[in-house]
Amino acid sequence: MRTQKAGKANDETTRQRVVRSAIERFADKGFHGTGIRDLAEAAGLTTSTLYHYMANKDDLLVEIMESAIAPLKRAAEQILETHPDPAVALASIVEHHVWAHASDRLACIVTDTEVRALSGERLDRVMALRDAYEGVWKRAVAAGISAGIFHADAPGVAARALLQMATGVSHWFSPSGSLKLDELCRFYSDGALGFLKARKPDGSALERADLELPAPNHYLG
Amino acid sequence: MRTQKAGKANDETTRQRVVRSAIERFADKGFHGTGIRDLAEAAGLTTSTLYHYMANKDDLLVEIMESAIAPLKRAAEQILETHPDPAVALASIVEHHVWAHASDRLACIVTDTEVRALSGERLDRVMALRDAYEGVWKRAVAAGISAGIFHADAPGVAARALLQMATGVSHWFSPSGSLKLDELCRFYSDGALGFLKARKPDGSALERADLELPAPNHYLG
DNA sequence: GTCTATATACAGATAGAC
DNA sequence: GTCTATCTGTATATAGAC
Repeated sequence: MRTQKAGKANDETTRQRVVRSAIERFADKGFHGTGIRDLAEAAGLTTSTLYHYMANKDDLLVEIMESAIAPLKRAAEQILETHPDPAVALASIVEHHVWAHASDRLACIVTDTEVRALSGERLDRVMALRDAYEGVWKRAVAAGISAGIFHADAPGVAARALLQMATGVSHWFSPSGSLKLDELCRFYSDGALGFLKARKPDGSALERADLELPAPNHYLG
Repeated sequence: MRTQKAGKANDETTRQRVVRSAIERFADKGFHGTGIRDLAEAAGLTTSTLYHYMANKDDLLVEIMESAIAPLKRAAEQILETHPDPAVALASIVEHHVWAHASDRLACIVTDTEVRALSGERLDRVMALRDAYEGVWKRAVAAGISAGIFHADAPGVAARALLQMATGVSHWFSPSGSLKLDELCRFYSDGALGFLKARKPDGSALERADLELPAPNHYLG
């Protein structure tokens, strides 16, 4: 049996297999709906051996969530710093989010739905990360309103509405659906500009097609 | 002790207390995160007595979900039948949904997040109801596109995006927030029209302020 | 690093007295 | 309609041999 010896680059370590199969079960049946025996079976281990690869079930969940949110936050911050045009920045943040939530669906479902399974210091850490990411969205919307490009009475509410809309992609996206992934990203960023009533200086609607954006998967953490 | 004898109209029966406190616990800790003993304690009963008021935990969850979705579906269908203008119909459906999800937050959270706790015939029933409700949203969006009022490449995706956006309200709304409930409803319906690029015959943007809508709580099941 | 065996607590649900 | 007492299964986690 291989353990951690060098292998081909796409070989999965036991540790990675534990995390990946846990994501699948948590996404399907929920954190509390998945037992230690389920996790062990899914990873092809006994429960005792499973505990060699994780401290406990709670910490495994926290790691899954932090691994999902932290790269999103880093990318969004980088986008906001890089692009002075608020419309470009917001559209790019939306597209990156949609791209990530369609590409890594199950981890995003777990992250989005199992926060309430945590408590104490674990909950605090995940919430802080989540709030920080939401804060980037709010700053992006607020910047567009300050610049007179977006028009919305409640920037915080608008940011949350768009974030929740884009997060929902993880619950239904399929590569075999009517929209390809890059089309889906454009659809959501264009819709977000519409939601925010983005306008050009002449007052006409500013659309996604008017913008030059980096590829949605350009900002990989 | 009162049981089912007549009392003042706002007296809560034991049965209603069981359902209400179950909604609170399920919304807070999740279905699998809430034990029978938690439910009994929350309702001020022993576990045995709790079983006098419900068949089992699964059926209690199904009842909570059906009680939340069925009125939404009925209202949306009635709105769609009543209003020939697709912009009015869609905006009204959005406002009713937001109003319900802000007014009855906890039941909507449970309904939105615990579908995966069900299986078999229970899952089938709830999914059928949910799909039927989503279908009304899709028909509303499609009607607007056919009429040349909305402009979106993927009506099904747009409907789901708007539905998920509006559903998110249940996760954060507070009556003490920056927007009052009726303002929130208008904010979301206006945003939805923007997302769908609603246009007047002259090509200018069609906004919520251009429409005459019934009150968001007009369609009560 | 993997196993068998097990500790301890709690899950959902019921029996049967009053 | 409410209770005490309890059944049976499963939960998370660990001990200690190999």
